[in-house]
Formats: sequence, structure tokens, C-alpha cells
Amino acid sequence: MEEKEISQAVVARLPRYFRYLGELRDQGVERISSGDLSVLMGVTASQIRQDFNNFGGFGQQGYGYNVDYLYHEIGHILGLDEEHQLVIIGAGNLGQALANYVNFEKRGFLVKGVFDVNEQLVGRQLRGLEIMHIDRLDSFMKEHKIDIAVLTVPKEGAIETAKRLADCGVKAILNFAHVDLNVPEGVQVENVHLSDSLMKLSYNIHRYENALGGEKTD
Amino acid sequence: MEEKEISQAVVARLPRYFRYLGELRDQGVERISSGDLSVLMGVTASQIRQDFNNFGGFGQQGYGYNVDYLYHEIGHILGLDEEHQLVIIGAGNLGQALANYVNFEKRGFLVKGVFDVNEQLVGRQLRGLEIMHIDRLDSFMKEHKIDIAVLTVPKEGAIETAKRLADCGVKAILNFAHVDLNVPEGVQVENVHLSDSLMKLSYNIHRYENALGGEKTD
DNA sequence: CTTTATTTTAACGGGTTATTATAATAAAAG
DNA sequence: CTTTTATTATAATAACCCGTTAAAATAAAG
Repeated sequence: MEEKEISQAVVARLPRYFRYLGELRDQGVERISSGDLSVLMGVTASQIRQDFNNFGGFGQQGYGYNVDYLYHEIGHILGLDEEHQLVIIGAGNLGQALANYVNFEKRGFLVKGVFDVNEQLVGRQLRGLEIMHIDRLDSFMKEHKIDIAVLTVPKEGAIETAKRLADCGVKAILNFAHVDLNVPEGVQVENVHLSDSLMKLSYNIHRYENALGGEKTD
Repeated sequence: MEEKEISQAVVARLPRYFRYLGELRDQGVERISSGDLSVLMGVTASQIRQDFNNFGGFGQQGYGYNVDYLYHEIGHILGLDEEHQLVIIGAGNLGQALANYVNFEKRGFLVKGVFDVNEQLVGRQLRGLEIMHIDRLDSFMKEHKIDIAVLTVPKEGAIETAKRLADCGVKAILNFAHVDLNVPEGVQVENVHLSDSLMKLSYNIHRYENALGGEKTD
């Protein structure tokens, strides 16, 4: 029962494998080789085999990988065979949009509570949930077993709120605030910094245009 | 005038440098050493120096880096001294939330148009912009110089829409749809796959919990 | 002249890719 | 129908490369 540490580079690729395998499965594909999958996904076959092998031999020589089996295995590795309870902190535009995002539920990520400081928002209904005042967070967290908090508050209060969430025992934070959270080790954080993404696009647009200008003959 | 290719790993770090330098600047900090910045940001000083050096010597031995100068240099490298014109494709919850997101404008990312297929949404006002029917996309793109498209449509139509955007000459796409777009080379794509992020959190939650269980003495 | 701190160059390591070894499937032959 | 042979494709191992970190050389500040 040895457990070697899986690199985050591999973990980051798992959801994409999961997505492709799900599609293949829906199309009734029973089995697939790393070679065929590599063409489909635009990565090397070597990487695919190496990635899957991190978790044990899911494939069979001469046969390939059983799509349905592999799909469920990866789902299990990702913990998608268990439900996850979420809260959304910040019921502004983004928070509301996420609360209404149906696809999360399909994967077992269930929004159980929505909070905000704004008295104007408190009490409103959002997809069957009443927006609660942030003051009720601590007691709510005591009553419910919440795994993940989605943080969609302005950056000013984000660090403070994240600390509070950590104190309440939340295990992970999906952070949309444009600051680095400082939470105790063991609390997982995923940052979604949209302006960073736009900046990367901006850089790459200019890079590509400049590359065209000074293009070499090949 | 030699241009060596900058790795995307470095590019991905630039927005964070930019953010920290901006904060230091606002606090009136004039200069900073790679060592101090490394402590602040939680990365190695070596990496910081190596990163900045990719773009030429911004610092000075014995002095460090001038915060204001470096801030503007990185802004320039990222192309933030120029305005970028955006369109948002998909005026659902997420599209509306992003259209209302003020912070983009502060960095020079200006939303110029919002589109949707839904006749119910077309005509509504969104932050001074009238939501247009997607049929008007092509003509709109001809009249305006749009750099970036934000794609917030359901995954079913995303690939098709992305192709259309590419044909209209859009240079980059910020993709929120949960599919891989297949656009011609030269069109930059940044994916924001929120469910992937949740899956990574799910994996890391379980990994951490299991690690606690089978902890070794150290 | 000493200290600070970058620049430049070199070493290291992890992740990706390629190769070799192995095993199962599928086909062909007896 | 069984046995043999060729083919397919993973598992395991090795090589490679890029990104990161460290060290040495250099230059400015105090």
C-alpha cells in the first residue's frame, strides 16, 4: 500500500482526460489505445501512458484501455464519486452566476449556501437558496459539512474572509478575488485570476504579431 | 535586436509580479531587492532575477530594482499600455457578470459589445451596452477593431462560435466553455475551466486527508 | 574599501519523451 | 480445435530537455 506523490502537473491533466473519456463513453466507444487518444487530445502517447501508470496499470497490453473502466477510475481518483458541499461567499454578479451554474451539480458539487455582507442582497432567493448574511457563516458551517468555499468577494475583504473560512474548517477555496490568500497548510486553494488570463492573452497577442514582423525564412 | 522566446511559465508569472509591484508602488516603496521581493511573494530570489533578466537588465547591482520603473516595464511587456477591445459572446449569467466586472476596464480591457442568440436577451441594456443578436457579430467585427473575445456560451455551440470569431479576425479568446477550441494558429486561447479547478480541489482534499492518515514520523 | 545585490554562468532536478521489454490479442497453420 | 506466429499496445526503464535553483563574476552604493 505504497503511495508515491503525484505531481500537480499530472493532477492538472486528469480533468481533461476525464472529459475526453466521458465523451468517448457517451459515443459508445469501448476501448482506446494511448496512441489513438493522443491523436484525439493532441498530446504524446507517452505522456498518457505515463500519467495513467502513476495510479497503477489501467490498461492491458495488446488491448489498450477500457474507456468505461478508465473513466470511472479517474473519476474515483479525482474524488468525483463522492458529493462535495459548497458555499459561495459573495452574492454579486459572479457569485450569482456561479450559483446558477448547473453543471457543477452534475459532477456532485452542490451549492448549499450563499452569503454576502450586502443587506440589500440578504434574503433574496437564488436557485432555491436564500442569500444569508455573512454573520451567519460560522453557525452555518457548524451545522453543515462544507468542503469547498467559492470566494467571489472584492479583494479588500478576501484575505480576512479566507482566514475565517479556514477557521470554520473549510477544506478548499476556489478563489476569484485578485489577491493571494494566506491560509493554513492543508487548506487547498485554486486561484481563478481572470485579469491575469487577460494579461497573458495580451502578451501572447503582441508576441505573435512581433514574431510575424521579424519572421525568418525557413 | 535579438528576441529569444520566453517560456509560457515565465509569462504566467508576470501578472503576479505586476500586481505585487503595483501594490508596492501604491505604498510608496521606491526600490526593492530580489531577496525582499522573494520573501514577500514566496518564491526564490533566483527565479525573480532570472525572470526579469529574460527581458533585459531592469535592476542595478547594489541597488535592486526600481519599483515604479519595473512596474511600468512589466506592464509594457504585457501590453497593458495599450487598450484592448473586447466582445462578450454569451449574455447569460456569467457573461453578464463579466460585462459588469469593472476591474477589467481599469487595466484597459474595454467591453465593446455583448452578443447572444437568445431573443429574450437581445435588446436589453448591460452597462450601457445593448445586447446584440449573434447574427450581427460579423458586421460588428468589421466595423470595430476587436482584439479579444470572451466566450461564455454553452459548450454545444462553443467550437462553432470560436471558428466564427477566428474568421472575423479576433486575435484571442478567453474560453469559459468546457470544450477544447480548435482555432487556427495565431489565435491565442486561454481556457478557464471552472469544473476542472473544482476537480483539482477535490483531488487535493482527498490527497491531503489520506496523507494525514498514513503519516510518517519525521 | 566593504557591503549589497544584480548579472551571468553553471548545476540540478523533475517532467516529458523515447526506447526496450513484456504480455495479451488476433490470425494463421497444422 | 489446438498450436504457432505475428501483431498490437502497455509496462517499465532510460534518455533527454527545460525550468528552476545555486554559484561565481561583476558592478554600484555606502
